[in-house]
Amino acid sequence: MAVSETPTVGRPRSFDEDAVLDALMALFWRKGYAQTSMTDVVEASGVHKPSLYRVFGTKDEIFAAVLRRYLEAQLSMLSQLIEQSSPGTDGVHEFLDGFAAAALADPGRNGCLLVVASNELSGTMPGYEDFAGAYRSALRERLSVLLTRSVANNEHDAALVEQRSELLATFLAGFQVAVRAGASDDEIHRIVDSMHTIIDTW
Amino acid sequence: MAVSETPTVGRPRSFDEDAVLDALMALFWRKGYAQTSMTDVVEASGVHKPSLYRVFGTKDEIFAAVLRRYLEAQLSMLSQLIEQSSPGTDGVHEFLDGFAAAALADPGRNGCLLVVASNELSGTMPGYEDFAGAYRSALRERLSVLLTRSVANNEHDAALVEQRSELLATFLAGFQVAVRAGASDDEIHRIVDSMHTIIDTW
DNA sequence: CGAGTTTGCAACCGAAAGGTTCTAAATATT
DNA sequence: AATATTTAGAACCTTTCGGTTGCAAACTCG
Repeated sequence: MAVSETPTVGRPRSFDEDAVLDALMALFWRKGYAQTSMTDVVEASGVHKPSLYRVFGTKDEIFAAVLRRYLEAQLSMLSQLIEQSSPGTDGVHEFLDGFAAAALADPGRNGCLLVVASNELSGTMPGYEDFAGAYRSALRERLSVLLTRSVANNEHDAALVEQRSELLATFLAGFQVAVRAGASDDEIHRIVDSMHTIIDTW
Repeated sequence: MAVSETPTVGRPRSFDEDAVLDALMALFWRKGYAQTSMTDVVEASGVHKPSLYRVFGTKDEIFAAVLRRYLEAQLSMLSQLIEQSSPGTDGVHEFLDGFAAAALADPGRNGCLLVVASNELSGTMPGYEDFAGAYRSALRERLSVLLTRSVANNEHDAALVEQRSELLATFLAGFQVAVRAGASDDEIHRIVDSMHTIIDTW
């Protein structure tokens, strides 16, 4: 197993595992996998190397744990965003704005960690694409829920909802790429606006 | 200067610089920057390390040269795709199919090298975002040309063209992410179809 | 209190990283 | 042919990489 369960005996652990994972999430999010050294990991976490290895495993197991945690957080953010949104097309607009706001709230403008990870590690370390695939599937599924709710009841068209959620999911990935690539606030807002306009007319 | 000009005297160079850059392009495209070692570079190019350093410079200068070359190739592909496309909305569909076909022609399904590079190196090695920014600008500009041509003359709306090219450019980035992340042929076709549908109805 | 167990931490390890040096071979110029 | 210049390529250098070892400190349980 990659992550050891907390024991009931012996010297107590001096760090909180989740807090460490959060710190490492921020680190990997910014620097990616390969450019982050174990020295960086030690510094960012404040935990010494042997403890890290004992509790979390090797570097790539640590990274996998961070990705799992990020995936969880991202999915719950999506759920919350969709729950909060109004019915009808308004809800789609609200969702889009909420998603964009979340991406822009990160001061480093690092985009999406899952996009970063799958982009970096596809074709080098097999297995990580699964995270990206799982996220994409979940995103598309949740968008289907949102879009089904937004479609007027009389013109219910499952195929149309499918296509629109596919388009939105792909657009959002491209949006995260633009954010990470350092697009200006102006450009980012133009990008978001372009999707708002499409949502209005589809 | 990063790349030395070919001298007129002395022992002749035993390798073709462009062929080397092409081989290294394929290499970096698949593995990214950090996960590619100079040993990999030597093997893929068939050129020994000191010669590489003399002719191309350090690892990141080599990478920059590869990115420049990729950017050139990509831009000329875009131009060709747009030149070949029919007038009217048909041309936009043809462009989209041509773009997708180019991405799928790569057997490794590595997506877009500029997306890969900017995603990996933003926040670690400043300067590489410029390549991504230049590409995004050029893509958007060319899409504007294509879309302007596709809009019926009487309903000419510059702001609309702006928005649609912004949307398309963002979508295409997301498309490349999905390709690299290992999306199935089915999913890829659903993604492309979703954009075709939007183009038909916008 | 003492036996057993787990953690913290300094020091260490082999391998691989990016980059350089130095010599012999191959050409243009005179 | 001799000289100047450039390349090819093996060997080498320093630093950093991910990962481990060994021991003292801190706790639970009997």
